[in-house]
Amino acid sequence: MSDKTSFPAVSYDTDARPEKRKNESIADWLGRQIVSGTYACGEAIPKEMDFLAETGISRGAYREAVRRLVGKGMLVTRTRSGTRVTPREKWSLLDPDVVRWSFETGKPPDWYIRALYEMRAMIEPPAAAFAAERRTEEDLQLFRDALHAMRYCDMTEDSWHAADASFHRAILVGSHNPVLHSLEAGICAAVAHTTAFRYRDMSNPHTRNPVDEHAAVFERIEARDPVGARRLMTELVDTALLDSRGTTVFDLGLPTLKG
Amino acid sequence: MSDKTSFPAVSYDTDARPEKRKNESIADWLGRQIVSGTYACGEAIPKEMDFLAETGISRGAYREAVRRLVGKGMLVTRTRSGTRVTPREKWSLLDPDVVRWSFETGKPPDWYIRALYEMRAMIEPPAAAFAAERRTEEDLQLFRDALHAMRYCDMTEDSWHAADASFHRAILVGSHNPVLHSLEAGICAAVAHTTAFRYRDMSNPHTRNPVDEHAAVFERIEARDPVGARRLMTELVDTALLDSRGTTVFDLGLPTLKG
DNA sequence: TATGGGAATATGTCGGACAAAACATCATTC
DNA sequence: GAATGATGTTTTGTCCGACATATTCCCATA
Repeated sequence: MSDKTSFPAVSYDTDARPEKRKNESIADWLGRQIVSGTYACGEAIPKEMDFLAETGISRGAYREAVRRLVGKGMLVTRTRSGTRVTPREKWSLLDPDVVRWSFETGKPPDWYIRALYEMRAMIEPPAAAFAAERRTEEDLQLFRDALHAMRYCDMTEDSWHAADASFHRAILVGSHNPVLHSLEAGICAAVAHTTAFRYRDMSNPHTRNPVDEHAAVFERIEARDPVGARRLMTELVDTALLDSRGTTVFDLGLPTLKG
Repeated sequence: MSDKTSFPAVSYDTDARPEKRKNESIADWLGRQIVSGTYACGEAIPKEMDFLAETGISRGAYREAVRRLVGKGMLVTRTRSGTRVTPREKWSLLDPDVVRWSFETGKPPDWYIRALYEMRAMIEPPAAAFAAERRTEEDLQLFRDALHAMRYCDMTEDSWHAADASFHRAILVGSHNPVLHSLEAGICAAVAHTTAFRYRDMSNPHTRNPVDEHAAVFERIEARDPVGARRLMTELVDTALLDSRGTTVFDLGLPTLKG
């Protein structure tokens, strides 16, 4: 285990959020280790005793962290056999934490980015259609606030990305489908990270503020036009996918699911 | 807490799966309590000490169970404040465990069933289209096995429902989108439970073996026809939704997301 | 070779103690 | 009287050490 990045033994609390509980910090660190491939899928991670010896963490805190990841389908524990990393197709790949860990530990694999785009293309257009049918006045205000921020912020600012995420969040919330709403955090994390990745090169001709396309979707939702909202939302996601294809290599064949 | 259904103190291991670990059993029991509304969203669940006193469980096992549910977004813990049930929109409503708990603890609310159908209608048709483009020979065999079992099993048998679930699983696996694949367990749980609910009345004229419609989808996938596969899959899900509308009350207005 | 039983080992459970954080209360101060 | 700050209480968070349980390994035996 010495060749792996070991959990910061003493000064782990110098992170961005020192207020986090220890078991949460460990879960974060462990999750990042796993998604970044430090431990191969199907293989065992170091046994508890080794972990505690290296990190100085107590067994209870470590075990609670492991339980978090077990709940996300990333780990399985068996008496005597040890704790193993689950094959990737068992992971909750739309879980907000998993998305965040994947994008915060370097560029995630192309098959993952592509799969997330495909999910957006499946989910966001019909969600916009539902929103057009069911949106309330409060929902509309969420859209207006997000669009206003998108229009008057520079795309290089974090606030612009936050506004973009808020717009897509408003779509899912406005759909008034609770299951869709529950995917909000994961989808928005995917939107935010894939968009940031897409717009990292500001000299690219595709890099322009897409606020008008967003406003067009909103206008159809406000007009209670499900068909129009779905069509414009489809164009929005397709444009994003095409732009991304222009700046990265997606033609790697089918994604490998074998772990 | 005495008025709530308390965790079986001593004979909890007489359940279906005595081989389960205690912390898993507790998580199952706690999850069922929460989805069945024993503890209102936003309100605190009994504090650890009370729990341990009533059940005889050790604190460590209980806390590990709580961590599982925290990972699914159903609970939040705060020092001194206690442990609270999260608002429903924060739950992972497509998590296999959440779906299972919801359907195994009595009939889930109509807004949940409807939302799951809407998710199926969003996800399964495009998944079928992807499967038509990307399916391998092994994928096709999964379809054939499932269809064969559906055709020659009686719809009252559990094996028929297992075959039905296998067919829908084959759609998601055959899509070769890892994120879709990761939703497999949750979607299939939704399919299985909503279908069992829909076919519970065998005297209903809608209650007939839909194997031919399934076979038609497979035929389009085998023929590498994404457009046809998507269209037939849409019809399949729409039929299921319409049949369900005929046997239950769905017109309850918009779902309430306020918890 | 097959098999049965015991040793080894990793996770699972238990109990108790103390730490830390958040809330409540009350006294102090302006 | 309102804002401020010290103090105590309560609940979750962390740590430690011991033992239980399940599974694998290994060897003796038939």
